[in-house]
Amino acid sequence: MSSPKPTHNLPLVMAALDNPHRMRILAALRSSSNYVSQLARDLEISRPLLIMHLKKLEEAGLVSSGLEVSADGKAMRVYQLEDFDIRLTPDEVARAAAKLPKD
Amino acid sequence: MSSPKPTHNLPLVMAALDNPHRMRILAALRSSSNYVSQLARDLEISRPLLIMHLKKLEEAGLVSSGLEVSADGKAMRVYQLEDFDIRLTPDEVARAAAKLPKD
DNA sequence: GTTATGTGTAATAAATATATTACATGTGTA
DNA sequence: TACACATGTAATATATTTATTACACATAAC
Repeated sequence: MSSPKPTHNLPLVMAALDNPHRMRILAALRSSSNYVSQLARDLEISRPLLIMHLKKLEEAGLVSSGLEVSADGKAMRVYQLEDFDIRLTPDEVARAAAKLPKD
Repeated sequence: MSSPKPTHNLPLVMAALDNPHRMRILAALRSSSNYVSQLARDLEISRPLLIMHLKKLEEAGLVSSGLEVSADGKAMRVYQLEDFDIRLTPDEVARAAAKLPKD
């Protein structure tokens, strides 16, 4: 079966990718879907900051998350990469622009 | 001959597209390459603001510009759309992330 | 009980991006 | 000369985004 092609919201995707931390987060999530505290250590950024960035990535549909319970009983929020494939062309941008709020 | 595929700088492109005005500017430039003052009237934004946005689009390689002399002798800066086609995938993002300055 | 781990959020500070206003120049025409 | 229309920039104000700090709560292990 083909991967479902969720119709991405271009403005949200652009906003999400317009940041070096968030690009690195996506890169890190390719190999391992990790829980937040571990990711924060790997990327060497604070957990509240990481959470803020993950939220934007999730709102854009580029990652998803869920709660898991670890072996020792702790609730952990685990993020995983969505396998997106988005094409940027003048027409695609124009299509998105047409959907923008009038003013 | 095939269209030259300029290797776009992903961070610059993302920054450029992360703005509703700039998306509308690209949409407008599809049909007509216009000069700045005309574009400003069409899009109903101030000329200095438009210039700022066009600068970002040009730095990202999404538009280009040149000076032309109109029939009545005025110098006009005319912008035209670059025919970009950029693919956004986790791997492409990771590739760009790897090139980011260390810190 | 204290320590170490995880979760989550709120308040604030700092840095960037966006937008406006004002002014400068030059050309052609009435 | 004054007007209309083009270019360009600098200074400033406003808004948004990013980042930090300080909390709160829960579970397991010592």
